[in-house]
Amino acid sequence: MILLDYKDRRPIYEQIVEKLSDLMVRGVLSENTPLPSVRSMAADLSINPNTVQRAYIELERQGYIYSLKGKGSFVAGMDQITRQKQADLLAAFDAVVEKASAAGIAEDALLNEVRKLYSAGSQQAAARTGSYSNGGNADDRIC
Amino acid sequence: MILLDYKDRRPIYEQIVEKLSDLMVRGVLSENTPLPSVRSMAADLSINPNTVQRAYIELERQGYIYSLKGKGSFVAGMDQITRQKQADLLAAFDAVVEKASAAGIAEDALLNEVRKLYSAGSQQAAARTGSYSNGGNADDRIC
DNA sequence: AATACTGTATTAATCAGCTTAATACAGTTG
DNA sequence: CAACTGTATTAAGCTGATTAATACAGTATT
Repeated sequence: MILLDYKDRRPIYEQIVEKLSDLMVRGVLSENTPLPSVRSMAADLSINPNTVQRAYIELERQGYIYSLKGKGSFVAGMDQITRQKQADLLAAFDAVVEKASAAGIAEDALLNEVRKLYSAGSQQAAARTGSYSNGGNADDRIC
Repeated sequence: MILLDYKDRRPIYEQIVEKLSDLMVRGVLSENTPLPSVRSMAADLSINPNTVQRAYIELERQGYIYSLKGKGSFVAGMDQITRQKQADLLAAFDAVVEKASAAGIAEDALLNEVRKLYSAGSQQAAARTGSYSNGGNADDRIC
């Protein structure tokens, strides 16, 4: 389901949080979809179950999933997920823009950079449209 | 000269690198200005000289300062510094924009965010203009 | 020459956070 | 009952950051 990057300096549990939340926001994981169990994902990634659980605790704390004892962990509501992710990213965006401004980068340079990246990504995004979203049905595992 | 943030999860030496390079790019530290010695900055921040030295090594590796044995460490050329900092920030900017795009944030939202932040910062920037830049004279310490 | 600064290097110890390991308990499902 | 699930706990190990102590070499001042 996901791939760990051991060159990444961040802890494993943080990588899991980021990659899983990315899958949700991109529609690969839809609302109420069951995530792999703590133990099976640990086996898949060849890491300790405790590390996966730590990631799941964090995902639940941030509102990306909900867990039911004995049943499993599931993708939370897409509206909540989208709100959370966009808020996080907008905060990060603001921080970078502030620094860029302080470093003397012109407003137009950033504006054009945004336009360039969005036009570059639009073809792929258009080609992808419609391939996601199974309707929020929760009864089939992905992994 | 700078203040450490112990809530910051990044290592101290990285904070020093970022804060000093920020001072340079904002014009607070101008070309050829001598930095505090490894030992005095360590005393100021109540940390170990080795940690400061590690930051200085990194600053030199990235082109922000140059060090002369027996003499001290000095702010490098402003053109080099500006180039380095802006390249770093533009890379960080691109990364965030990519994620924002993938998370479904609209292009216009980012464009307006940039405009908002730049118009908000312009008054202060205007009020500040001219108070910096002592001409690159290297013969007076700042701290 | 002596003193007091500078940067630089090295080695060892300590500390904190992340990860692993082993085990246990509780709830769900078939 | 058996085999799953999430959850909790305790101890050990590992790694990177930091500290500590010391040393050497170059510069500047007196």
